[in-house]
Amino acid sequence: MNISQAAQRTGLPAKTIRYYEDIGLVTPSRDTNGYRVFADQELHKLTFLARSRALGFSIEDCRALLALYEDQSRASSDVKRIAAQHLKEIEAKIADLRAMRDTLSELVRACSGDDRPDCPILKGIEHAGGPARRS
Amino acid sequence: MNISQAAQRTGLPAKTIRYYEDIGLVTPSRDTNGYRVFADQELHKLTFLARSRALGFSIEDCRALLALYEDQSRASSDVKRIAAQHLKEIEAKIADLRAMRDTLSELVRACSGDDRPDCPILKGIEHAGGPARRS
DNA sequence: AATAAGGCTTCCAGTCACTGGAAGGTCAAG
DNA sequence: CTTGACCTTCCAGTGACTGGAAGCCTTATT
Repeated sequence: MNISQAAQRTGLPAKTIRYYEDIGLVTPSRDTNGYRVFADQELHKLTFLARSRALGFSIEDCRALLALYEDQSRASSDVKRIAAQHLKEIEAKIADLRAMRDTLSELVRACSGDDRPDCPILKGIEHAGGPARRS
Repeated sequence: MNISQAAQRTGLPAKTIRYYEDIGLVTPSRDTNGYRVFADQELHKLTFLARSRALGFSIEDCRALLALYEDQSRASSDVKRIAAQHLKEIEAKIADLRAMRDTLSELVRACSGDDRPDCPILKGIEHAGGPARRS
């Protein structure tokens, strides 16, 4: 199977698949003409990668998960640790975004959005509490 | 006022302030020794930038908002359009993250996290629905 | 046999918003 | 007069791709 088929099957752009090979996540064999050939195992890996990426795992997390996926003697605790940590980060991001949304939606609500220069949004940004600190 | 004072006042790292000058968001004057000098107006701008960045606006949005902020004859509708669009994107991100969280927390919950290799998280990634499509 | 279209290859550059670090000038205190 | 804390510029790296150029390979049509 060529790269464009693999791309279609996995939902990953061909460019991304080449990139994954570059950074050592997959190692497709090569045809005599130099074309990449994707067999079942590599296709499985790509699918696994596509799905873990869709769950928001970083590439390095994906690399670790893939290694555990392929290691029949893994401990599920190793997997769980990675996933639980990632879950924590997602929760934190959601909380950050919700705070932004709450502030922003209030400002947008208060703004008349007409031709006049008076704007509660700009005032809100100008007069917001002290410098926000990112975790 | 030197850059480190400006950094302290605005909560922005000095590196970031230099970067903001680089890309033309602020234009501090210079002392005879070449040091940047931040007067009130530039400090106001930096504060405005820090706060709009904290609300998640992109640098280019910040640039536009800053221009409107300084334009006494602006129309509040211009501001509102930018903010409403950004709000929409934040809502979308929240929805994406919540979907990830829901899936992930279920997988984490189901995983015993012990020494055995059996792992519902890996199985969940392996057997998840078709390739996720990002908007 | 020539050609055109499409797929494949590699490699380089750009994205976004910084961040780290090196090399070196400036300043205030002891 | 030296030490240490500032400040300067410039270059490179981050994460995870993405776009594009230049060129080889394959297939179909003329």
